[in-house]
Amino acid sequence: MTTDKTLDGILPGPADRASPCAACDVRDLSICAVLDADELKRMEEIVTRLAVQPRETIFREAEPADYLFNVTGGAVKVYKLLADGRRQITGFFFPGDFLGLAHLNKYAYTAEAIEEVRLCRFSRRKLEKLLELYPKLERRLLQTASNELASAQDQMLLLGRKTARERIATFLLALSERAKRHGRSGDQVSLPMSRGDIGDYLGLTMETVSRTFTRFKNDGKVQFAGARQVTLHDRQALSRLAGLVEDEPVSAVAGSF
Amino acid sequence: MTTDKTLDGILPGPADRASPCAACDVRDLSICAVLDADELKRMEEIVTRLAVQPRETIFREAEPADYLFNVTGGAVKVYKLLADGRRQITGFFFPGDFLGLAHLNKYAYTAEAIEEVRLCRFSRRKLEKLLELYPKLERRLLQTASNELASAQDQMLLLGRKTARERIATFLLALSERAKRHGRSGDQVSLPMSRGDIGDYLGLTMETVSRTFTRFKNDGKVQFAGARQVTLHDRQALSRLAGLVEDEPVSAVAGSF
DNA sequence: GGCGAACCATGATCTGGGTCAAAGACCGGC
DNA sequence: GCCGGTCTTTGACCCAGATCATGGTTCGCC
Repeated sequence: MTTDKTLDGILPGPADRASPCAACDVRDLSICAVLDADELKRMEEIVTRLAVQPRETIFREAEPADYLFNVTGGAVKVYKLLADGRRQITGFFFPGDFLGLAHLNKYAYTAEAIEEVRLCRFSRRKLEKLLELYPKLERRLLQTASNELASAQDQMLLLGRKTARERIATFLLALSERAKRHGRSGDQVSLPMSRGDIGDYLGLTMETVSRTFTRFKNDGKVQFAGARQVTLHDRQALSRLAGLVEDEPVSAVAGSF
Repeated sequence: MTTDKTLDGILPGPADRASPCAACDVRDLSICAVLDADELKRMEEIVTRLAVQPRETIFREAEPADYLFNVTGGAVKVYKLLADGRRQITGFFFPGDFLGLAHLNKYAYTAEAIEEVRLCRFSRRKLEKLLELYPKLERRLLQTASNELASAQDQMLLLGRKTARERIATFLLALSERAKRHGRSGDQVSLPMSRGDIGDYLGLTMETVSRTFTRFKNDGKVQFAGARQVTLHDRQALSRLAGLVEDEPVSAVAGSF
């Protein structure tokens, strides 16, 4: 399921002496941000670092949820299936995101690597112990869950009531906001996922996704460099389409329960 | 916004000497279930009991989220709006449910009473103090958020990928499961919300909801006693339609992060 | 640098559910 | 117990986006 081989010097094996957490470049975005140096060390003792190849499964829906993950590199899609194969992607996870919130100790969805993915893996049992020790970690987890809940609700509005064009505009802006939060420009957005994945996320077919992109291109709203690199040229128009109150972030990171 | 008048003897005012919490008939279903008698008393000190009339707003999207609520009676709908009035109901809340999880200290949605509703209201500030005192309360809140998240994901699957008939079947079964959890039979389900509300919850129009009910009636799957009381006659057929693995609960209450 | 396998774009056609319109059913108030 | 308003049902028609079909593009691999 996962390969544990060394990965370009950043992944030296299950445990490392040089405190990779301290040097982690997504720490400030992750749940680890609330921990001080000592606490980080305790965290490090229970973590395993993994690499997962594209199209490999990280965990499957309904499996016992024994592990939790922090994404440190690459992109992950998580989805639910119907019996006949219809698929709904409920989220994309990127570096800094926390993965594995569960229900009745079963994973609620399948998680699969899109690109090569790097992960910090925690045993649920051990992490729970740490939660008792560090209430602020639990607080942070509640915050994470609340944020996820808020964006799930935004997504319900999108899936239940928005048109195809509005969905695509919302999607592009959300990716752009994320890029901004990660210190990138926000006008250049990369789409690591396929048209089919975007469709399965937005409740559309890949044909409709493709046609809508073409239309945005013809309208001068966006420009493509290859299928997976977009430049947003008319943010205003996209924001208006997305139904936002001007340039407000689509889903910021902060807040509480 | 709310009336605070006495309500059939169960609502004797903001504070009561006879420990209404101890006698609360939805306590075991609510976040209060994790508290012992002493702790319940501390909780009681910070609670205000309210009654809200049908069609009245409890709070509005984007307002400062100063309060949290426990529903003790009646039914609440929560929704988000688009600029042109399109509406997505993201959930219905019933006795025992916890209301007011927020994001960036703003409510993420508007909450409105469907029937006459009774609420326990907590100031966020005071409840946060209590959370520090009782970590198990915080744990319970995380559990609540995780459960909400899991059903939000189920709802995304529904909104993104299910047909109208599948949506309605899923909805009826979810209400039925809830009735069971509250000790009722599960074959008799009452629908306190209008056809329009059901549509706004399932991403359909009220006409489609109505037609689909009629079809289920003609197929012998259900029977109506008035527009708002249904009997489920063919659970099996409904479950198959909903895409469930036979008679499994649609969304149980338990589990953790 | 040619070949195969995904992935992507685009055209033609179809359809589930939306929209518009008009009766019923129900209920609370006087 | 009748009246007015709201909610629900049903019918006729329409359309956004699905489905089906085809060809183009990209890119890794031998």
